Amino acid sequence: MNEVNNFFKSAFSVDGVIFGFDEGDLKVLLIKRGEEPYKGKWALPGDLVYPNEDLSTAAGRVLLELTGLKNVFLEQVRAFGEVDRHPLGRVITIAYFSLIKISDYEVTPASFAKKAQWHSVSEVGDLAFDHNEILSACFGRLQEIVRTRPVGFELLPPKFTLTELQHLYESILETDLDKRNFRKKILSMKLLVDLDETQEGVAHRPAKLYEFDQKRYRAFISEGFSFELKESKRKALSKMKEGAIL
Amino acid sequence: MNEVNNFFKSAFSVDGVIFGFDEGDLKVLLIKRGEEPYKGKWALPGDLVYPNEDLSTAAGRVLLELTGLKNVFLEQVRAFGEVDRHPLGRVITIAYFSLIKISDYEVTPASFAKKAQWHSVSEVGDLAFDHNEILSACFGRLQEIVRTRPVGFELLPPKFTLTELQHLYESILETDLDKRNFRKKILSMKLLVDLDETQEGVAHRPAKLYEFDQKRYRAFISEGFSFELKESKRKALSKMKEGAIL
DNA sequence: TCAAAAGTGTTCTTATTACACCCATGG
DNA sequence: CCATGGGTGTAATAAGAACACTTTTGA
Repeated sequence: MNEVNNFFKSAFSVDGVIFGFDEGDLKVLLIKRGEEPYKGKWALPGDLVYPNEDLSTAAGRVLLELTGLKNVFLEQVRAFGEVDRHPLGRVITIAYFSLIKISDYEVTPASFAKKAQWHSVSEVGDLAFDHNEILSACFGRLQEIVRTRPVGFELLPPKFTLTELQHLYESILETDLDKRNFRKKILSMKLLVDLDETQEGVAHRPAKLYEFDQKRYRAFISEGFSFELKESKRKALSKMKEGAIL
Repeated sequence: MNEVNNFFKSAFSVDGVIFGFDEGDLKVLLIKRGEEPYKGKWALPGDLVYPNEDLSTAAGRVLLELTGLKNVFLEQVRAFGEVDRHPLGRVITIAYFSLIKISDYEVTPASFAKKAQWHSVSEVGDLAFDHNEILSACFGRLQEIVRTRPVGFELLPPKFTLTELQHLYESILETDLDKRNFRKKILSMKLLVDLDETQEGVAHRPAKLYEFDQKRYRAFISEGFSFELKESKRKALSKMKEGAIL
């Protein structure tokens, strides 16, 4: 085989980090591998990219096959291409992450066959391939994006309470937020519509339900609204700075 | 040819957006293509990735061959993989950008042969392939990163004036910054060392020279220091918000 | 002495933080 | 009537923004 052909002896795949939010916890959808390599290990869903398929199309296809969902938030993070990342050959993978409303997720035949299961992001164990690294990169990117763009809503059902929203941010940012400051800030953005409805059947004062304002939301997404939730950032930072001075 | 072989009938490349700063202007190093496709057009430097080469190694190699530089700031942005992005076949490319001190750049045989030339980022014309899109993505990423990490120094000579630093930020962020506020903020970060030297041979009051504090710089880089220069962001934001309310 | 860029403080405004009690509901 | 989480405001501090004149040098 000549050298030029060698360049073509490689494949590329997409892997998807599918985030959901449930029970106050950020989750990721993993599949149990049914074949070698890494048979029996948990892995990110992914597939080789078809020769006539765009990368984002492939990522959307993997998501659709597994969850039955389309038109959801899907964003590329980066490529992972270490020479030895795949034991069977040179496979470069392009990582995407998506944000879905976990309540919309249905167990599809594909996901059933593949034994798909939600795992808490904080409790994910040792994954196949370099998938732990991919997951970290995607989670890190989510943490960045959530500070800049109001994408958190993609993870919530259409009607939600402010406490649910706060818990979502807390689990993404891995920090605690002050309830009053959080509400003040979120409401001041005028992204939420008060539905004049309340929770039912809870054993405490029922919370008001909100939905987000699609129109403003789209304007903010496309214009790059600075959606900053910095409390925790600053706390972490000031600790770091003290350390750095020493 | 069977389907599995089809998956391997594709190649991947790296493309590098090499940024430099000179004459108060952010520059990018482009090469004039000597062969089809896009013969005679300006393009980003890039190459196919060798079968036994990591992606970042390939990106570093392209940079080294063209500029003679190694150990410079190099970061992946993302993959570009539209089916039709390369007229000769399916080629996915991974985009990297690097920040170099333009004064360190030497015209190497490779760069000479390839007719490498610095172009102002703001005046780049129509490039080969999807290279305009790649350049935009890398420039956008640089704009994000420069707000968060003190990487601007990678683009300056070891000794620089505060005005040079300000102009660098202004050309990256595409905005004007207030001189007094900028100086106050930069100096308060204690990242700069006053060298007690001044410019020579300038037809005006000579400016003091600074270098950056390697030790603190490294600490900040690795710990993710929040290096925020927000003036312009807020200006843009408040304009945007007014519009969005209408 | 003129042109050109360097250098320098203060005030106002806005954003962030810290913090504690009463309320509504179901069991 | 108790347990549970919902809901609310204010004061102190810190950060950001606006703004104009004097200084030093070479030509």
